[in-house]
Amino acid sequence: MSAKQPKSGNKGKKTPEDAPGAVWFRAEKTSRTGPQLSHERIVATAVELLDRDGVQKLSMRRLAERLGAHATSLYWHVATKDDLLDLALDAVFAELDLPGEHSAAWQDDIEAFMTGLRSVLLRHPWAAALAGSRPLMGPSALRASEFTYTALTTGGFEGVHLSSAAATLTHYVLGSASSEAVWRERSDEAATRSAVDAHLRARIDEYPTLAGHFPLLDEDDWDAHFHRGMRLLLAGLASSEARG
Amino acid sequence: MSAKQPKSGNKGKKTPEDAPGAVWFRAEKTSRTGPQLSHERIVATAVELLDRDGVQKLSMRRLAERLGAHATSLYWHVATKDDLLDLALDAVFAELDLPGEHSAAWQDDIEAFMTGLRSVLLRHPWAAALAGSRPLMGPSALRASEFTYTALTTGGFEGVHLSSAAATLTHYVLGSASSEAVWRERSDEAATRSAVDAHLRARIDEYPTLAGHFPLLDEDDWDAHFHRGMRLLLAGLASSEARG
DNA sequence: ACCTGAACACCGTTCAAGT
DNA sequence: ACCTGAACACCGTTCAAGT
Repeated sequence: MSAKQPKSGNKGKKTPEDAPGAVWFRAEKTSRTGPQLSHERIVATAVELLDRDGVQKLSMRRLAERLGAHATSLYWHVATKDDLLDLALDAVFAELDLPGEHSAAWQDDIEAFMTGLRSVLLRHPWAAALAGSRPLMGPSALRASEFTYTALTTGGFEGVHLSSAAATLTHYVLGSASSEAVWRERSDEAATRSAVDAHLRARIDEYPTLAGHFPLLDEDDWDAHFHRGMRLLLAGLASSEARG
Repeated sequence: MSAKQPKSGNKGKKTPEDAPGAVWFRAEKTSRTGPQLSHERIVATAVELLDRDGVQKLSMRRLAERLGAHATSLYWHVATKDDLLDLALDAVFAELDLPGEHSAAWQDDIEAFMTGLRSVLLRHPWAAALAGSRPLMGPSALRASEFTYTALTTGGFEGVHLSSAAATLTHYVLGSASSEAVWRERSDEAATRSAVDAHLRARIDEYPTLAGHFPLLDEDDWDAHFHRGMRLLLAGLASSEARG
């Protein structure tokens, strides 16, 4: 059905470009529907669509349409949709701006990593949940890991304690960013929150401690919430026990 | 096409139950293809399928087939597939076995929560990633939160520090379980790991610290890895700074 | 009250064919 | 080398109709 009404195609239309002599005025080889497909353009557009509509709405067909191409053409450039998601995710990590040189206090580097990663993840609300569900092995993710490993090494972490500390920090950033993103994505955060709050208060026998403590009724608290968790982690890192 | 070859249906087949007089031997009103649908049976079967085939493979049609019903029938019991996933997830949290009474040392309760949650999540490898990507507001998840909030209150946490500490612990368990599950799901974990290791070593200029520290080449290290992160968090909780 | 059947508007991916 | 077109085997969900 939808194939019968060409939306962005150009077959069958008589355009000035078809007129005799038009060869001379036509652009050389480049496709008429925009720039050619390329690995980079596909990934960049995927990120754009993911930002706008979320991960559930991204399809190869919608992506292709936006690129002025057919869905099947994408498969010349990327193997699967899953690969594309990995590429889009690493593109987000590529936005992470880490200090060029390591600072005197290694804790400052850890803070820079954590707050920096959090803010790129919040710029792309689909990214944190995705990052939590697959290995992060892209070059930009590895670059970020390298930075963290170096800072922690300066802090005295070695061997297995090094990887455990790094993983713990990363899990915290991904987890808190994901949870923040998912709450903020719903337009009615405040309404949902007070509904949950009411629900808990109505069952105060079951949830005596939880009711009344349901977090973050104020929107601006997200930032402070993140920083409190980060301080807890930094305090944990400071403890010699963590180093073995 | 697929509708023309009845796979598990029973229309058109002559069975002994169709024979004259068979009325008397037939079960009363119950459907022929198994017990009737119910909220509980749908959720339990969904968990079963998720355990076996993962979240990507779960569809309303496959689930219905396994229940001996049609996909559309499920919609009388659950509103959407998304709701069903929330229900399945809370069913996993329901398996979490928490101490009946709180122990003398609140840290032991925190440990019990963390290790307990980790093990139910690893029993259902799809669960951790899902839990990280949506609010956990089911009754069993709330029960677990109540337990943690109570333990932390005993530990001296109050107000915003209480929710921040609780969230930090939860993010760690979900993140580490998710990452462990995703690595273990691939049949060739060892092979993948040494491929990554080789990749890093080949780029030792870019990743001087990371190369050679790529974690967990031994499978049994997952457990110790988790416990090291947990100790780091407990050390963080112990620091007075975390309480305000 | 509970379930079916048909239908709608989609999916990811393969592959021969075009340029 | 890069892209199209047709096709395959699926999806979630709605809704009128059956019992």
